[in-house]
Amino acid sequence: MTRDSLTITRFPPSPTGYLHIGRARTALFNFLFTKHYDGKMIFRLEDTDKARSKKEFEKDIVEGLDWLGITYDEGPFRQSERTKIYQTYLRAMIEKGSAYEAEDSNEGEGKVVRLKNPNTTITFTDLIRGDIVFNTTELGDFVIARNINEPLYHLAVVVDDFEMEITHVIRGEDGISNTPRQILLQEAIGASRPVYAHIPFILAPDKSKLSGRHGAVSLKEYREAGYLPEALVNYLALLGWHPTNEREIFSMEELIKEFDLSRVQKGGAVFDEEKLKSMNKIYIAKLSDDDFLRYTKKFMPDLVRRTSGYNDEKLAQMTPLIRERVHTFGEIADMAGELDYFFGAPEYNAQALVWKDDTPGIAHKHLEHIAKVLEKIPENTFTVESIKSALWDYATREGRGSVLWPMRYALSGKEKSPDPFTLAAVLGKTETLARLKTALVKLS
RNA sequence: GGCCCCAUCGUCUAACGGUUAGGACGUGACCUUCUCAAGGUCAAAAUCGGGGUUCGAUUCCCCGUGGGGUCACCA
Repeated sequence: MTRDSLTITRFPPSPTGYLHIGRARTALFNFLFTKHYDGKMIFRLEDTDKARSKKEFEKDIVEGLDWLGITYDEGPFRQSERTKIYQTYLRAMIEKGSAYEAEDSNEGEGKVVRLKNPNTTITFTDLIRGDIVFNTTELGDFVIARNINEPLYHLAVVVDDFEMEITHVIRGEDGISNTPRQILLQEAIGASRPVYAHIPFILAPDKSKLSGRHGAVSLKEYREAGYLPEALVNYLALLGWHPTNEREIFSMEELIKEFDLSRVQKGGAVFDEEKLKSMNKIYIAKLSDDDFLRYTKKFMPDLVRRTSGYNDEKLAQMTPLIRERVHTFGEIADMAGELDYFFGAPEYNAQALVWKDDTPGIAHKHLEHIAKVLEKIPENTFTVESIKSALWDYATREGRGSVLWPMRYALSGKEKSPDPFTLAAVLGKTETLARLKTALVKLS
């Protein structure tokens, strides 16, 4: 693509449903391709079906693109506001004899407009699949408008693509079968033919078409589940496309630089939420502490409420523990129960404090020692490092499990938790000693 | 059913006719401060079947099989 031939693409959803994963990826591929060639992308709403088109869906699509960071250079245009343009073309076609009105409207009023099919064989080149040949005879004189005032999909698309000087049509593979019809229309109105690229579908785990019964399909659901837009963009880009090397983590800018339609896969790709999650985790790890804290507060209002007794410093100490344990922010909400020990002394059975084959007496002895040692650490240096160095040699000498398990259990009341030094530091000296004391009482 | 598209580990994919068929997710094992998480190391795991072409096919061609799309006065 040279500079003198500006690349112009379009993203033309019909506002008849929420923006779903598949359409979002189509938008992304269009965007990446367009920006790669320094072209422009047009956003067009195909709302000629008045009965099914809704403002609510339009809003969702706009918000979804914005969230992902996909921008467009022109639009949104609405086909419902362009009927005059279609009428002009329709009249011209009828005048020229390449279309005609027919009396067989099944909705009573008016006459439908049909294309006069020249019954030719059409060959078009698909950037991803190569040459595709169709015999258009079987298409017949298909209907292109409900009446002279109401164009149907194919006509509107062809006229718009022509008027908007679209150079590349990048769409889902269901568009393949539509292409010969649209080419016939292009030839009838004297429009030039854009370059086509049909990208494969995103499939459900059972290889069937991705739909609501397979779980989340709308972009909005992923946003609400606590996925980061950068992760979704990265994952979606790799679903059906792959760079020349084995790298997998890309920012939008890097994707634009690398993206190439010739490296788009031909076969459908199964949407794997596990892989998305692992990618999201990578992006969560990249977040700054402040951003992470912000997301945590947003997705875990409950935590914020319960930490009212804590200062931000304590909350900041807890966030790394949360960060390394979640793949999405939605999971943070599920973690609330696991973090109970941060908000109040745990309930547990004394026997649980005892490590493996130890006796309660041994556990008591260790806890007593731990309490004595921690007592000596000043409040203002009660950190993970100082706690650990004060106890480490003792634990190693006496057996780490034998010492650390009772300590950790006394502080958390759970079989699984972060390490005891971290727990102690987050809880603070006073609370830590109180819990150790409670454990000692239980054991005696 | 007609027409069209597609086919490498479970999944996403790499390999412009010659590789021990590579990577990632997931899975399993082991290591790393008791548990968990994180991290590290290792392992198992694929060219749909059959014919060609070729010295040599994942790669090119044909047939079959399987999957998908489309055949609206929806988009």
